Amino acid sequence: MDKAYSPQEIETRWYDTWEKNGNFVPSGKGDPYCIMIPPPNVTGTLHMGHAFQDTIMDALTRYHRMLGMNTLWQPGTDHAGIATQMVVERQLNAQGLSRQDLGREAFVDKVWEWKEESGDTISRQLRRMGSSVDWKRERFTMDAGLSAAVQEVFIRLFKEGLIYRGKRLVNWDPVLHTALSDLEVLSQEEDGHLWHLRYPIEGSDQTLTVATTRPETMLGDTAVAVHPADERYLHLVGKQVRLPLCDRLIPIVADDYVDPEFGSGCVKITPAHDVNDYEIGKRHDLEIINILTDDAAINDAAPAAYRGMDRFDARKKVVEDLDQLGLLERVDEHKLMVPRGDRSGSVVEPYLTDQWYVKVEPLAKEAIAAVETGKIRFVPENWSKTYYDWMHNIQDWCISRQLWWGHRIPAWYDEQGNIYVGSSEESIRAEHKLGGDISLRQDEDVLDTWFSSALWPFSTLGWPEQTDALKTWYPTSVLVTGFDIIFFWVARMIMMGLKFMGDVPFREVYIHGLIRDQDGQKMSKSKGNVLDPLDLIDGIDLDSLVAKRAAGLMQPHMAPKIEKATRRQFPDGIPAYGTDALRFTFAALATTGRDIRFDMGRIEGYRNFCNKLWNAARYVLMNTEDYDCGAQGKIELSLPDRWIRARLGQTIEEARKGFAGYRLDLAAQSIYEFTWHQFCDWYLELSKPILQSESTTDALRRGTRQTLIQVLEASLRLMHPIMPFITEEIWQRVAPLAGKTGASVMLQDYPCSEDFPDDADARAHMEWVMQFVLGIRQVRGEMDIPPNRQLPLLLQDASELDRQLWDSHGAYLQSLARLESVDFLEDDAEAPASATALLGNMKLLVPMAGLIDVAAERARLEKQVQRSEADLDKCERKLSDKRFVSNAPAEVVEKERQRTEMLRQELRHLAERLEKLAGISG
RNA sequence: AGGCGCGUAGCUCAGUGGUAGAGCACUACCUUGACAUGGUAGGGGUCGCCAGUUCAAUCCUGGCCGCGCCUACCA
Repeated sequence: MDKAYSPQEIETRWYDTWEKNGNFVPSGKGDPYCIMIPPPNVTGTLHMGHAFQDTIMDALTRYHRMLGMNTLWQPGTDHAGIATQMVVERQLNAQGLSRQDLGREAFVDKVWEWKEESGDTISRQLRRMGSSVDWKRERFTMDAGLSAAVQEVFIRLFKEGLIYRGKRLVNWDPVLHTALSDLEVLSQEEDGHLWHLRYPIEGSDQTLTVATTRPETMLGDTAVAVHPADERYLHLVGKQVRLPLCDRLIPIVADDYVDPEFGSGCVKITPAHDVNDYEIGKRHDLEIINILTDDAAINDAAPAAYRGMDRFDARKKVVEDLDQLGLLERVDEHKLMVPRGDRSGSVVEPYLTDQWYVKVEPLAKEAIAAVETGKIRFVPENWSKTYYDWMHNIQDWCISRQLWWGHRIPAWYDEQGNIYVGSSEESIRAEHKLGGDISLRQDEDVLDTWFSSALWPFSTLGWPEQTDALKTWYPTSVLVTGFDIIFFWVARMIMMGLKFMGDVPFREVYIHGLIRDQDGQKMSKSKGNVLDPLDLIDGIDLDSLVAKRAAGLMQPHMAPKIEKATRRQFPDGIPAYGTDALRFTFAALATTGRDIRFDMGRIEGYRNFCNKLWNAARYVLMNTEDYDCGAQGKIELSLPDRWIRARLGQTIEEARKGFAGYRLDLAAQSIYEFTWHQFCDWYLELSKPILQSESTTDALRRGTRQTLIQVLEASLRLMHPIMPFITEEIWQRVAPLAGKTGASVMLQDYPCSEDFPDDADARAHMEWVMQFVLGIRQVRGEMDIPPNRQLPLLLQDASELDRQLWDSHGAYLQSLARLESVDFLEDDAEAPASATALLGNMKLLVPMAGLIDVAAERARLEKQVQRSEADLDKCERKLSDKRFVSNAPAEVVEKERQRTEMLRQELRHLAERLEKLAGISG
């Protein structure tokens, strides 16, 4: 093995081998386990959120595969309607073309081209992350099978009356010219104004004052509303006002909706351009006057003066004109929530159009019950509350989009406007016996992207065909996703799954946090703080990183600022950390909290961990290859052998518990702690004297060699789900020595704690050994005695057990603590001036002659006295409290007593040593 | 407005009704035959604040402060 760990070389090699060997394909044996990848945008690229999510899914997949389950991780991509169409449109715009110039068919062809061109970026990146998905089953939401599923679902829902076409207010994006679902609209608080307008009361010289944040909509007002109990206005209800600028008479109505406390207590009602007003309009049978075009310009329903003006220009003009007429009472500064399209960023207008809707309430009912009855479990549990809140208030889902890229709605109209829904024009003609004389035209719209995503858990498995895959893996095991798409996706999959499969689409939903930058900022292109997971894996030099972050900014003036921040944070660019280090970092950060700050310090630490593992393996191989590891002769296990095996068993338990409870962070932590601080720091060091000393028996040597190789081999399996590449690379060398055969570690069994049972004696005795060594090291460290300086050591007040332990384990202790000589002193013998460490009652005395600074030793002991006294004080206070003694459990009290005794003894010893020192210096 | 989450070492985060932890950063010493991407030792925290429950609270309860997020039709 090379001296240094170099991830690139390893990682590129193994993935191809795995894929070629079909290692990602479900085994066909064991209980089914299945994860559906949340399909990324087909033309997108992998960002940190994906990389994080993919790490979790791959770790779970590999873990369950190693448990012997019939494991499928289903890959695929989403056509991402609006997003993809926008990208291609922008490309066209750059050539001075619009999609209308091309026409629908040519444009859609163009999008397919773009999809082919860029569509495998994501899969390449997934491969680089080590994702063990079954590529043979890769699906795309617009491929033939999934499109058929979409059509089938649409038709069935329509026939059941759960899909209908309706004219109502939708969220209209005037830039994209399409309707949006409520979820695709993001409301943000923005600074605006509240205009107070006066409307003259007909038959009176009085006016009514109404307040509005969108004065231009007054052109479409068809009433003014007041609260029915508002005495100020009660006498006016039933009368009319003369709408300024339009010169129309509109009624004054009373409606509970009005809050008499707000503004003037009078509300102008524009049923065509406000959802509340729309409802009021329905209640009072008001006229609905739409004053906007598709572009949100003023249309011909408005007075001529405003026609053709953009809505914001019209706003200015309306206000000016009202002011001129003396009808503008005042203008207040006002913060308001402005709804914007999540893709275009333009202000969305409530707009009256014909759209297709899914009637969700009946579907939602079942979906709520599925979570309430525990058929689906959210992890962490509290997300179910978010889910309920939304599901209980769910509105019908607008599924039609005025786009070209997507699943065309399978509905046809005849000239009378009758609607026919079916899989094709032919089938409709046949079904409804429509002759050739009747012309049909298909609905121009496509379906919301999330409509097809909602079918993902069964459409990818072949539905509506009753395939084996469907029978095997539906319901899937777990959905791994971010909280941001609980409503968009999770809830809708649950509804559709229950409806069409008669069962939940997944048994658990693991909701993970969002990856943020080191300052807690959301990573975004415009902030220039994006990290590309591949740059963390393969590294990137500073100039390339700066160029990447500054490229294609919406606001180019931010570039210098971004460059400066980037140069400050990464003065040397980003080194290549490798996939395993990145994955381990994600695993370690995968805590239950909501967001995750990505800390470069962590990935560096875990890269070092990989290097540590690499070198530990080198050491193990160096000492096992070409040696007898127990195959030929008798073996005997030393104390460290027994101890490390027991510790491994514990670690296996912890890792399994971590995976089972979606606590990859705890699994990673246990693995890290074990590998570095038990296996490397202690066990490998202890193995050296055993293997090197001439006095060890061959049986012991064989025992240690066998333990080295077996523990390493099992550890590799233990961490493989998180770090697939490095473990595979090492395992290939290690496995044969451990008596394991197999083509890949990924197809091995996950380690069992039964193979490494607990050994309480070994743990207790090792504790003694470790405390012994730590005591000496502490003296050495605090006295600044160089590590290579061999120390003489005297032992006093040793118990029978101490002597026994020394006899058995002294040899490697001597080496580990770097002792030159060790001698027992009689309990009553006069010890020379020494630095002292305590091990229970036994004193470890390092004679001071020429070694130790008396003042330093005194300072060291005094520090210990201080600590122990503080502890003792706490203990004594507790024990002297009668309530504690009588109320606390007996074992807690007893423990406290023992601790007190121990501390007292320690303090006596320390005092003794200090006295001795006083004798010397005095 | 409602809901949720967070506040623990300088930073990023675990954790527990009974002795507060890790990584990074910091200090000192050390290139010892796996590893300087390393080793050894060390410093550093009234666990956001205030009450309550308890023999005992960083942990449970309530309130407050600060931060973040989600949902919502106040013109």
